Amino acid sequence: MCDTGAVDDSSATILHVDMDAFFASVELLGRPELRSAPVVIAHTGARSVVTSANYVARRFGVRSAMPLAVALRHCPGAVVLPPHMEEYRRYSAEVMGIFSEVTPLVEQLSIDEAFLDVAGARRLLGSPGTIAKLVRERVYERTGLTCSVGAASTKFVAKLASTHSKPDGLLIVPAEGTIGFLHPLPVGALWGVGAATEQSLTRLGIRTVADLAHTPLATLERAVGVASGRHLHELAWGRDPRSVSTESIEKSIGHETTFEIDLDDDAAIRRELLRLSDQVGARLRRSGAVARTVVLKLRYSDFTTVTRSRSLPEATSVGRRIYDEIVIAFDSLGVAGRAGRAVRLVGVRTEHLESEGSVLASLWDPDSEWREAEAAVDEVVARFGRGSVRPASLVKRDQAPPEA
DNA sequence: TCTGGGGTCCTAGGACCC
DNA sequence: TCTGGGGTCCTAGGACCC
Repeated sequence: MCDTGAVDDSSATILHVDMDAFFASVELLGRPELRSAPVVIAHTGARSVVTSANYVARRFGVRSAMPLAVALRHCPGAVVLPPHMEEYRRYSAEVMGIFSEVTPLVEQLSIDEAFLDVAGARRLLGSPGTIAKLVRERVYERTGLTCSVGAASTKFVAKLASTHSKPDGLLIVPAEGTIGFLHPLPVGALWGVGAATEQSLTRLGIRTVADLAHTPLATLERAVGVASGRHLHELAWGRDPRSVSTESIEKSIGHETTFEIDLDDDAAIRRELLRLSDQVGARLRRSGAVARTVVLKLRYSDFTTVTRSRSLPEATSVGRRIYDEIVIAFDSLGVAGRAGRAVRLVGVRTEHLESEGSVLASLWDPDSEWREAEAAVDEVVARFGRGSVRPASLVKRDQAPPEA
């Protein structure tokens, strides 16, 4: 493996492109004077965590998902900027567009990374290494942002390679170099091995990918489950049959809120559940989907988390309908379930999504009244923005609002 | 140090049907 | 009277990723 053109890269046809410190880098485009300062992207608030940090801040030990208070202890001089998701989405679309110029086989993994299958682009554009350089140049020229690229014959090795080349790098792992690249790595480097799995493996004396590769399959399956045991064993030998897939179906849509201060006021909790349900309903309608299952999530002050799900006889995208089920689930937990603990977080998620064409807003549809009302709200939101609508607007005339 | 919000995938037990 | 096996759906929880 090598980052020059001197290797035979013809087998490394899968590229993984990962933007460097994406959110922080976008913010710095407009404030170049902060480029050499430690910069952290985070909402303000006592309970906020680091969303993104530039490499200067990372040198102080600042990491994504770290509580902001901890980050500031590591790096008291950090400049904290609030996130601007719309802006990041615009840059994301621009970057994904550049990928699509190179190959139609682009699989977007998240807002700032994607797999590209460039096997079919070689005759036109050159070797994978050449294409990777081209992508990196175009991204920088058009956006001012840097990215890192890993090239390999499998997706997960390409992803590991991009991580190793960060920041602003390129690493090619040809097929015949795969084992040599993989085996010295710690198991935790593998995609899908987090803290818990790493601990289970360490207990067995498995520390490197080579250890993993030479562990009997049955032992692995006992330690981490049948599916992931098998999967990890394959990965340890560089085998990953997953192809770059351009279409993905949404499987769930949800929203959640962590309160600034833990709540034990049921009315206030219900108000938030109504707000979240409305938001989820609106998201479903926007993506033309209906959901068959709703899930309530509660996290208590001691950080224990419970979920309660309910399946609906008919799929819905009506916020009010979602809310009604959520409240039944909430009530089923009751005060006893809470055992004196206040509520830190509430979440509303919908699953088992279907295309909305399968449900007609007919005369017999018990939701039709709400459906109409919420369609009207969608219209107002589209014209005047979300801020123009308050949750309590979705209450029938003869029905008391939840806070009453 | 005190833990966000958006997701995906897996496991395991129980109900229910054939 | 004690006992099947397979399949699917539902529910709860947890690991993991960005």
